[in-house]
Amino acid sequence: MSGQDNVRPDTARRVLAAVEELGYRVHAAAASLASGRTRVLGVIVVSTDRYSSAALGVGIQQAAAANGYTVSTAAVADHASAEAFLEAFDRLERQGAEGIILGVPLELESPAMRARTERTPATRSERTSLEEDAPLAVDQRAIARLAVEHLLDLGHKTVWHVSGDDYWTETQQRSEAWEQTLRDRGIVPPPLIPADWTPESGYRAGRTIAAIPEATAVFVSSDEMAFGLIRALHEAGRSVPDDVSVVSVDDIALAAYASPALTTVRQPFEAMGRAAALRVIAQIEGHEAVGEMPSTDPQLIVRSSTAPPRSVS
Amino acid sequence: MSGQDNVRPDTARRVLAAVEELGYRVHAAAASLASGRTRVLGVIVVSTDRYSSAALGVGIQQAAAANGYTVSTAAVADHASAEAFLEAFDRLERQGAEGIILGVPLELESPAMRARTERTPATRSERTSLEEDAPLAVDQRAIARLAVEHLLDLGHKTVWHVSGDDYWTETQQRSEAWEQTLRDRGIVPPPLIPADWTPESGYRAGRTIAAIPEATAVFVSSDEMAFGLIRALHEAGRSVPDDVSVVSVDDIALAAYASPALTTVRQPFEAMGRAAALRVIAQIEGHEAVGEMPSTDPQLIVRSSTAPPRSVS
DNA sequence: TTGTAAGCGTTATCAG
DNA sequence: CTGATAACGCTTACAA
Repeated sequence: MSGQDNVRPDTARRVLAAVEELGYRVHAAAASLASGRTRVLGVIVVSTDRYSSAALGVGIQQAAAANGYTVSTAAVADHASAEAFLEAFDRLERQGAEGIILGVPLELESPAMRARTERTPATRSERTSLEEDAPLAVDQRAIARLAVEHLLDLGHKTVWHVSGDDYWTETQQRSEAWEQTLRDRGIVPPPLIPADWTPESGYRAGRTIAAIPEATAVFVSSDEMAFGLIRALHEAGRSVPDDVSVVSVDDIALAAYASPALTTVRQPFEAMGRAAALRVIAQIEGHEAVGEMPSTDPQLIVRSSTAPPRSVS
Repeated sequence: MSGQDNVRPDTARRVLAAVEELGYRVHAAAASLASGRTRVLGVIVVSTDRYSSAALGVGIQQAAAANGYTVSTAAVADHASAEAFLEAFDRLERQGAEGIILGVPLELESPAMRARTERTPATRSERTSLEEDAPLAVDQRAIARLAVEHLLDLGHKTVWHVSGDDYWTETQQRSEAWEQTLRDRGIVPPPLIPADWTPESGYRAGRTIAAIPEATAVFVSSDEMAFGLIRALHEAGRSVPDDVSVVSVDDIALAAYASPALTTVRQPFEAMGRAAALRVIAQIEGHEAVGEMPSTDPQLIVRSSTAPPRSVS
């Protein structure tokens, strides 16, 4: 049954026939008790219905299935404490997960995490900084740079920034890169406008922006927020992109159907999920890589929410 | 350790101290081999990044965690065959799932499924017809009725329908109810316009509708499609809701931020997920219900994409 | 209240 | 190539 070849064909046939006849099925718990392997991948996610989590999940599932792994998910509340994450980690470990993918902003470098990752491999799925986990992560700084430079190249004098939830590490990384990119061009960054990923928070940020006549270009940290932001701008009588250009991040399925269609920096969530899963699997099995690693480079998608500023056009 | 009370306090303390000191943790596989229980819930989902799946998932996780269950997910490709679903079911069973939630249009009544559900309880998570699984499912017919009647009550002469993917059972149920509701008011239903849940398909349907001057009211089977549809209408120079009213289904997070904000029939996905999980858990544990059952009634949310027809207003 | 022992259903090793 | 047997780490029933 395990597919070894030191069995007489006839015997194998007889065994398989018996399996069929008796409806025999291996008992996973017994098998993993005996073999010491579970082939279970754990995933920690924050309890959210955001597009990014869902898309990430399909990538993870895909890679897991392709390699004979099964995935077990533990959800923690949004904004949960580090302790809650560690607890989820322990739950997953106890349940037999051989490797764990963190879809949450859990610092891999803390002592508590270090202790854990020594016995069971773990990786940040998305939004990992380049330093933390070399060449497979999505470079959040590149995302911000792509967005800001697109706007600047269009002729805008400066770029405002609506950031995501502070809780997430990529928020800070993008903010820093936004600031840096502006400074590199000799521009003093305007004050940052904080938000929290939700369309509602984007809407609120939009009202703030609308009250600033000189704001002509905005870099918003997610498409979801961009929807809210644009709505607020329209309500204030400011046209997008004629009065203000906006570029966001993610390229969710609906981005192309916003009014106007969003110019956005695509994050390849599925590929990121696949890459994360392949990475832990490689660690579990102790080799370098499984299959080919999907590319996770962010990409600027230019649509209709950006244009040169009025004065220039 | 199992929390029984027939132990001298002092002994318990000593045991717990040892647990702590040695870093002892129960081995789940060994435990479930011995006890015959895994406390694992299986979920079969189609591999998609749609909002509904994600939201459903958070509900399932919530109820599972609250009852000490862990969830294991198996993804199947969208439009997969019934065999693929059955295979996923088997995979989950083999892995020890004590109950399975189907987030897919798998007929529970087929002989193959019957054979399986006899040994491990299963339930359709979402989109279940009332007949199949009495009072906890979402009544797809009520959804269609709510939408169509709202439009008719506004004064529209008839209502066109853009349906979801045929693959899903709720598609047919909604189409039937749309048709029935019209007939009940003595209206002959116009031809149905088929689509497949994606914004793209909604866009295509929108072009079709735009070419029909007498169409003033549309019932679209998902918010995602409504985004595409409205975009197409606008491109054709038809205003929403002035020229055509549209009501959709789901009330996704972005529905309120569409232009115009969508009038939609809300499906309480999280509650549905919670209800589904509670249902299987109840079956597993052999009692009637665990905790209070969340209500899963659909609800019409009136926003700005509907209005009386021009001729009437 | 505590200690003991018999499984649970596999895998893996080893002698034939 | 085949068959027998000892773990794997826990739960549970029962004896003390």
